[in-house]
Amino acid sequence: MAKETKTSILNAAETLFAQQGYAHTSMRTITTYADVNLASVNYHFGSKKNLIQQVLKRYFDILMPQFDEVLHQFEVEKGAKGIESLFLSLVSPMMTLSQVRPNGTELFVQLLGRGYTETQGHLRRFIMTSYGATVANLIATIRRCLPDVNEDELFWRMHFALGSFVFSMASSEALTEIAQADFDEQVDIKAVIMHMVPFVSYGIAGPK
Amino acid sequence: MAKETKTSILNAAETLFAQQGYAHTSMRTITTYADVNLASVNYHFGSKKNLIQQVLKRYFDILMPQFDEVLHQFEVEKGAKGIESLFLSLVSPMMTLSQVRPNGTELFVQLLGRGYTETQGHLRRFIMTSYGATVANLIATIRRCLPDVNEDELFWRMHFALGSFVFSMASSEALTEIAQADFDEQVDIKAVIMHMVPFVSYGIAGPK
DNA sequence: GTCTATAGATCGATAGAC
DNA sequence: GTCTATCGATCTATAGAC
Repeated sequence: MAKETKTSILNAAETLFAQQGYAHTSMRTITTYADVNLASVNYHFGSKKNLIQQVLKRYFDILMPQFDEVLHQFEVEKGAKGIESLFLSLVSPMMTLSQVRPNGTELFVQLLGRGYTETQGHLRRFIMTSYGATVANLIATIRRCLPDVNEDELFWRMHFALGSFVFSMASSEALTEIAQADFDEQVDIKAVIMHMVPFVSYGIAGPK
Repeated sequence: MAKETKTSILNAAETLFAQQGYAHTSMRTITTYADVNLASVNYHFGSKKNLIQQVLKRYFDILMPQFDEVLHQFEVEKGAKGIESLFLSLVSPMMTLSQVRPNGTELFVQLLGRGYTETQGHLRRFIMTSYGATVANLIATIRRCLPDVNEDELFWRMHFALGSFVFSMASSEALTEIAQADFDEQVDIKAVIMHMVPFVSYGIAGPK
């Protein structure tokens, strides 16, 4: 059946992409893992590049409307606390991704982290063309929390925060292993995010 | 001549690796760019994986002794200001890499950023086995600046900071282009680092 | 829609002459 | 140490039978 094959491919692809990266995951590995024929990927998705986008689209289409809703409801509070409050309110939408797929949140952020450094700007363009309005909305809200920070300074800080996010997520498997071994801490993806929110909040807000 | 060929390969490889990533840069591209024979890479370096390590080793061997010296001389000051002062004192050693090679600092940090997410832990292991003492020294110094932060909390914050660093550097070309176009700001690698130091300092130090 | 079979390209690595 | 030639593996993508 068409639907099931397509879904099997998406499920297999996202798992393998998150684990090994995009370049190192071949169509053969995906179709073997999904237990479907090699040719079906190109039949259903046209190309590997398009498959990568479709894998991420499944998540973005659930996440971005929720982000829009959160941003619409958000009451601006100035300073580091306001930023922290804003980011905390984005955590719940992130967590809903695990209802769509087991470990969905973790898979999504890993895919995002890999995509940003591996796909040579393709992912960045895809996000900005498909979900640019939500991104702009988020940036505007952050600006409202930090009206005293120059526009260009804020540009840099937001990219540093994005770096913390995608890198931590791309490396989250290694990081959680170390944390669990060294600190005997129960670590899941939410714990990592909750550690990260204060870090990026105080980094973005800067000296007080 | 042996020496020149080897150096040509290293120079070509680091440029291409930084631009396109490790996986997407083939031996053929490297040898064509370096204007040497295809077989010479394997003659001089044995394998592509070893070539990647040697490219980074050239930089680490210059950088790490300077880090050791800086850490030895550093006078601990507590809080965010101490962290900021520590990181600022590491900037000069970073800048010396541009004396070794044109744009050396930029190339090195891009290679580092790419290596951390692309090489599936190989680079991380190489760094820790070859330069683990310096890394441990750096971590211990940061701990002395922030004695009140839990060990596991500091573990997380340092990795978030590392994420800001390697991601920003891996994306530095795109970021500097945007910054130059949008804010008419003269941007070089040092400017990016100087923007980043406060961000990671206040992120690591946390709320006061 | 699903399959087999294979085209067509590219890769890292090496053998062997010079 | 440098070259040509090539091996063997792997890849994405597609043609064509069912």
